[in-house]
Amino acid sequence: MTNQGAIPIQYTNVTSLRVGAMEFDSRDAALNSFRRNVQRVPANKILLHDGEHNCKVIVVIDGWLATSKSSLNGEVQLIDFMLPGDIADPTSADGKTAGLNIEAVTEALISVIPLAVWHRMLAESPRLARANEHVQAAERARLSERMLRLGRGSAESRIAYALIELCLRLKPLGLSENCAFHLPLTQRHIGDFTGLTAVHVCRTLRRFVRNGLVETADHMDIRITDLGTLSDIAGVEPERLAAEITPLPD
Amino acid sequence: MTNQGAIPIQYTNVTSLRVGAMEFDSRDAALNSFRRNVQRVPANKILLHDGEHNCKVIVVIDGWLATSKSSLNGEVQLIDFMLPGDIADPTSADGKTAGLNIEAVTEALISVIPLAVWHRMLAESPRLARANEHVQAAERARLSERMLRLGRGSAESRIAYALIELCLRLKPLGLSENCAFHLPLTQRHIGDFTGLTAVHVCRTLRRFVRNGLVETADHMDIRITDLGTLSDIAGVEPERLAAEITPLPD
DNA sequence: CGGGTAATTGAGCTGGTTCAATCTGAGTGG
DNA sequence: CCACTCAGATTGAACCAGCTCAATTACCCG
Repeated sequence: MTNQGAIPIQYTNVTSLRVGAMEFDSRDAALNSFRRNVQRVPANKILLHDGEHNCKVIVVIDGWLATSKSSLNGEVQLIDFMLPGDIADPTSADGKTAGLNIEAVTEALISVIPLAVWHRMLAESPRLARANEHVQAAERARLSERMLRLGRGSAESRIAYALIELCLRLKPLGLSENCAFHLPLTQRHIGDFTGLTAVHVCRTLRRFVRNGLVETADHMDIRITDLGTLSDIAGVEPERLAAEITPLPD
Repeated sequence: MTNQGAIPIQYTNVTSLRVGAMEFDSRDAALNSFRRNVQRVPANKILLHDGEHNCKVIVVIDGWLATSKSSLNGEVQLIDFMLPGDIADPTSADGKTAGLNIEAVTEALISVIPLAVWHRMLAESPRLARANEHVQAAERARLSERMLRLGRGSAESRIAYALIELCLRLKPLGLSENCAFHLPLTQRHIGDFTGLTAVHVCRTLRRFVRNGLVETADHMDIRITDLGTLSDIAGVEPERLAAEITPLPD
């Protein structure tokens, strides 16, 4: 929960940038706008507060962000994780106020685009607009999947789903090989993501391990060893889910 | 759960149509596209199934729709209600597959736009594109609010929030006067919306009535009699919430 | 070695579920 | 007009999944 300042970096470091599954390099005018707004931010930094007025769109280049809401009594619900290529757009209906918090889960490299600039970029690059649409559609699909489990699923089904979702999302980023991946998360994060207490996340995860569904190492290196059973518990077909929640190449 | 065919109507009946808070009339070319695709559908008709391939965007002209997901064992989660002026866009990341069900809650008048046509309409009418953005932003804001309560809120807070949300959304449609409004819903709907059982919805609603927070008549005419307390329970400031979840006029 | 954060495990509690019975009101057919 | 049906609402009683509280352990970092 530290909240130090962002460290501006040499933006020239960024020679290409991914939005969804599309790569934007020096041939795209958009890249310059992205580069002008690149920042490196430390883990746990809160980038935007729910209700804040200066709304910006944040494109993740590297690292993990999360969007979240919190209740008056301090309980947190993670709405979505934002991985490289994802776009955190906090804008709510009035077009000014942020409808959620955006925070860096890990140290991250991001591009923070003022809303006006973002709209111009979308208008000028149909390719970017298309990429944006895919990314937004993927997010919508994830949200409804998760909402179903939040409202109707057991703890097992919520956690199984979360593991599978993250596994599938990390795969196209080259961060998940053969159902093995690293989550830079605490059990509290997973609890805040699934609407459970950290204690119950722990119990459920242990049970998965005991039953041979997953293996864990080093406190968050996960390997799904029985995807069949796990996806039954999650109530999901992995192939179909991947198509629905992962932006495809153009 | 009836599933009869849609009844095509004289589309010439529709002389203007609202998207979000913006009115589209004969001066807008978009109106013709809307009119060409108008349908009247009966209550409980399922308009689109999760996973279906022929994706269409549905604009609500009159009546209530709902988007939903259901689990293998038949449990339903309502993702969002779509009221007049709302746009149900079921598209998931692959751009083809529907990521949720769309069903008519009441008899409804809708315009069903093929995805390709919709994209053309957006490209040709910047005003429509802007309206669409506001409507989408409003929906996103609602989803995160609800997700917070689904994951972290008590039954009381979920139901209080649902009542306030619907009250606020109905107001600009002229369907909510002075915190009194009609919900064309069963307690089961509210349960599916809030992730609770119908039985518990009933108990909680009765408790609200006993405590003088709301009055009910005729099985779903609601009047919020103590908005202060109810919004405390919901964990919400009504004015701010209205700005975030209700599309504003241009 | 000390201190702090995260994970783990146990024990008991509780909010919401489940199951079941009753009640209500709007058809519907005779 | 009444009898019958059917969907929804209401209420009671028992149960249980996940929570809370609390103690212990593991691990990292200075």
